[in-house]
Amino acid sequence: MPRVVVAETRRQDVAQAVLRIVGREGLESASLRNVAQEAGLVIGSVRHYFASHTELMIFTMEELRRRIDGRIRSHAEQLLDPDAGIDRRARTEELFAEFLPLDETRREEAVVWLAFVTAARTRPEFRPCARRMHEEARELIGRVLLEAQRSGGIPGDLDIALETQRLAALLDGLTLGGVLHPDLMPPEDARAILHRHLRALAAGQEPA
Amino acid sequence: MPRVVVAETRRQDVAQAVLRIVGREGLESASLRNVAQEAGLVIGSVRHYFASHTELMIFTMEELRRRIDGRIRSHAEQLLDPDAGIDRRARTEELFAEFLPLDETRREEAVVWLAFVTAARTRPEFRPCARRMHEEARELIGRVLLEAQRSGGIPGDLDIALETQRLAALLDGLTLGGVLHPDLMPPEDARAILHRHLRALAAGQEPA
DNA sequence: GTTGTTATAGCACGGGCTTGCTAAATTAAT
DNA sequence: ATTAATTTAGCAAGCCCGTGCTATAACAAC
Repeated sequence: MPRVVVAETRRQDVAQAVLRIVGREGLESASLRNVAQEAGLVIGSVRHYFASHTELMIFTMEELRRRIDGRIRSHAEQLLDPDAGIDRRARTEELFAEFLPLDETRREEAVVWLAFVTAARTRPEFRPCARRMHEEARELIGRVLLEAQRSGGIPGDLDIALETQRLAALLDGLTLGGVLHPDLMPPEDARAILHRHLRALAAGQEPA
Repeated sequence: MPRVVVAETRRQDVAQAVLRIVGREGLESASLRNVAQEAGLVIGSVRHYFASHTELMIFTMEELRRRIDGRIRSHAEQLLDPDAGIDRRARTEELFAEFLPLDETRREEAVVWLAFVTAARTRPEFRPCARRMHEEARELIGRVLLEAQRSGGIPGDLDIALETQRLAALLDGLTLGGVLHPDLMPPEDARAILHRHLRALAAGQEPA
């Protein structure tokens, strides 16, 4: 009886509209009105797919998380699963580079990511997703570093837990710079800094 | 003829109220109504000292910048001006630690700082101040690293411009973590990571 | 005390927001 | 063609917002 049900696709379309608005004008502009207009719908239609504004925002944030996670995890499987090729170093750097806003796609994601995670500080409904992104990123970084240590890519006496936090913080800081001051932190610079950091890790020095 | 004029003090009181609200509930809660109540005034009074809501927010952001800048610069003069004592290493670390949310005061400042600088991306009126904070921080960090290199604290073959950006990004990332996930990035951890980074810098390795 | 400036108080307007609601249009199955 | 569900459309209520006003209170100089 019903019309062809493409509900989940519809929801993703609306979430996509939210992401565009947040990237362009910020979270505070993502009202139901603006979102509906951006998606080419009316408020009522949007509300038919999302019970409330809050639910829409949470869904959108989860959609963003899934997108980023998928992009990064495809790199990770490639690097961690097989015995991997010879250029582990280069591929490891590529993996970490996925966290940085080096092209337009990643930049837009980074912009919206920053908007959501900072909003999570005062909006409890965003906290679970924000926390999950934070933890999953660190867990992945930690796994890669541990694997690098096991395979001799970095010295065995390094404190992996600490180095994980240090690298994760560096990536966050580079992302922040790329998002807020793109002219002072262009992609090439971010890349060079990441490259330098990984070289320093590989060279290693006494941990204490 | 006028009542005793304490206008500038009054303005700072109101700005202080804004800072409290932003720290507690976020930028979006800093409406004239809420600010007036927090400051124990009426809307009309607040508007008597600030022509518009925008002017109030800009003044508050500048006030925050002055506060952070003063705190950090007092450390800097102590370290850069005289020939300085023997423990340059420790004092340098102390200086950089001023950027991190290691105690309640610095944490509150960091929270509000993050709110303002991220808002600056979509609010042009905040950009000048945000940019100034960013540039002044990097300039100071660069000066300290250069001085450390000159005095032999860190190897002479390091690329100071690059290391400045790397350290600045690390500090930003640690601050972000401390603000958004204080339980996963407690002050001790942030300190330890900073310590580790500076040790690594001092040990140095080939720059390429 | 009178005067003139500053400070406080508060009302009213216009606008944007979310949400609850009803009514119409659309469409697949019967 | 009829039916019944989904989808779209849109109105009205209630809230908070910034701003433009006017009126009152406080106080230093004369």
